Amino acid sequence: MNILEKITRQKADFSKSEKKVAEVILANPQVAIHSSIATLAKMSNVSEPTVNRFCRRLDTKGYPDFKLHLAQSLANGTPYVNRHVDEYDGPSEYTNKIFESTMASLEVARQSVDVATVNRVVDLLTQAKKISFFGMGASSSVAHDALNKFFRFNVPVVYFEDTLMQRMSCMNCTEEDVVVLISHTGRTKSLVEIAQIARANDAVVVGITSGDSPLAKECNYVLSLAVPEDTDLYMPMASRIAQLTLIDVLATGFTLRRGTKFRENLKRVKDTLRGSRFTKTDN
Amino acid sequence: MNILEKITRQKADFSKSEKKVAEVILANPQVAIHSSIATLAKMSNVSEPTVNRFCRRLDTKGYPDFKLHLAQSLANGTPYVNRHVDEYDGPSEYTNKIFESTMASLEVARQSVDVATVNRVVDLLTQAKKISFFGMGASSSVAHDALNKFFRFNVPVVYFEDTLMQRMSCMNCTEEDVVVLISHTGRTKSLVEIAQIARANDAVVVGITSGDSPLAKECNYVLSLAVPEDTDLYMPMASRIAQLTLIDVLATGFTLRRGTKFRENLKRVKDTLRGSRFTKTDN
DNA sequence: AAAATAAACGTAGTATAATTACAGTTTAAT
DNA sequence: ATTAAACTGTAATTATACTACGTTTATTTT
Repeated sequence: MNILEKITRQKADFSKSEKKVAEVILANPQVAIHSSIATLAKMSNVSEPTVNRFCRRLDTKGYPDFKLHLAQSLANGTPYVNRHVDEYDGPSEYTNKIFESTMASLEVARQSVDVATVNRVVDLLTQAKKISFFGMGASSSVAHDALNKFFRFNVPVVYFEDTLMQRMSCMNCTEEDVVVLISHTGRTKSLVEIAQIARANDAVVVGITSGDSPLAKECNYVLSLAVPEDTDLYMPMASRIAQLTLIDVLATGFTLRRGTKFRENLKRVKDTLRGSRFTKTDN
Repeated sequence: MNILEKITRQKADFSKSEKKVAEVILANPQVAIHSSIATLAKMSNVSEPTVNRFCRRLDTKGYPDFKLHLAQSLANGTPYVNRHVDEYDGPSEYTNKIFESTMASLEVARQSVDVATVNRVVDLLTQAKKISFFGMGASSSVAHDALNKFFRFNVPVVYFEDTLMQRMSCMNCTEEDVVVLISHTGRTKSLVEIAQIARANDAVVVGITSGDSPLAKECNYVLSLAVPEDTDLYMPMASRIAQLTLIDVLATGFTLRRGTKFRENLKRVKDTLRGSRFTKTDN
């Protein structure tokens, strides 16, 4: 795929003049993509057709097509890979690495989401009398965020950080309630217990967690995200970001399902917030 | 940098014919890079010069240069463009759209982060006697998350959801304290007041907010993220995700700066968590 | 509401760039 | 040493992109 690699690899097979062209391109590819075939020929001390033949040898249609391939290779090949932060990274390195690996994780998560389950869960949420969001530790802020989102929808939504409050809340559940439990590993003991309590009280339990975990086993529905665990010490938990995005997906599905009248209501909530804000003009 | 993103963002400024060109390109960018200006013009039902003008409007030298930029954007794995959810999207459409636009926003955010400021803020955080994270509404869960992260570092870190508690906490600040305020718009009145109180008490105030906002004006340091406001009703606030990622960046910078001894300590905290979890084998 | 002005758009011509055909030159093999 | 094959460059051809200018359409002003 990467044409620069291809050039280096095929270099031996090139003719004398073609090698000159290869040298020039490898030496300064950034210049090459902005040059015409004439200037590149001059730079390499060869004729224009030679450059053209050089391009064809690399299985491209011609010079413009070659430039396209080259440009793509220069666009840092695969930017969204999970590059790990290491001890000697400066601010600009670790900033980019973290953003990039977060994006990489999101891409993995996107591909692993089971849309059918998403749809089913949205269904359940729209019909629920009460919705609870619980998570421990790092996942508690995700649950917190879910509260914020769903609260705007004017539905009874519950969130507790405290385990005991969570337990008590679940004990009062009915079959019309939905409990969403968030845990990356799915091995947090207290959360597994919460799932059991909720199910004992006939609530529908949805887990945003790993597919083959103790928590998953206790859930009616599992939304699993194939985000790898953070093995690296420096690496942030990208799973939270994926979880949050999934919450966004659920909230969006919820809005869409509720229909027009509901959306007008949502707009009113947004407008109400204006009062607590500075307007654009008075800054 | 990403030209596809640029097109979607500038679309409003385009003329009628230029919009046609934009549509065609966004609909099928892979075809566009392999077309001549003539064929692209025909596909868009406009004249060749219009395509040319379209390219110039995007700050490229002309059509070939535009194609180069486009090719580079497409090379970045997948073209993550902020496609908006609409009323008739099914579960698989809105799921993908949300994941993709979240990634697109992260990419925009990544490019807009001022690394020098990040570095400076990390500096301040490592030297702080007390770190506070405050945010209102949707941003409060981001602050909550920051608490979780920094709490593991065994530094005095504070987080309140309640405005009054936030105020009181800021009144007790000293010049050795850092207050991090999170707000997408930077127009939340109460948070601007918090900034004023904190500064009045000599604390260092860091804003994770929009660059030209009332809040930004009250901060000593501003980490601004160029994530566009959510104009669309269905669209989630991608800004939160970007803010969270930025928190990750700060936390990582913090860890790196603190050095080896500190990292050993962090590992101990992680190990301690094991006790509250099911092990991999007993599921 | 009409006239004036500016912006947008397309046609035709021009310039530039890329490709092809061909011929001279080198290289390698018999 | 001769011949064939591959290599390379010149010149012509074709494709592609760009510019200048005039017409149409929209916008503003009176």
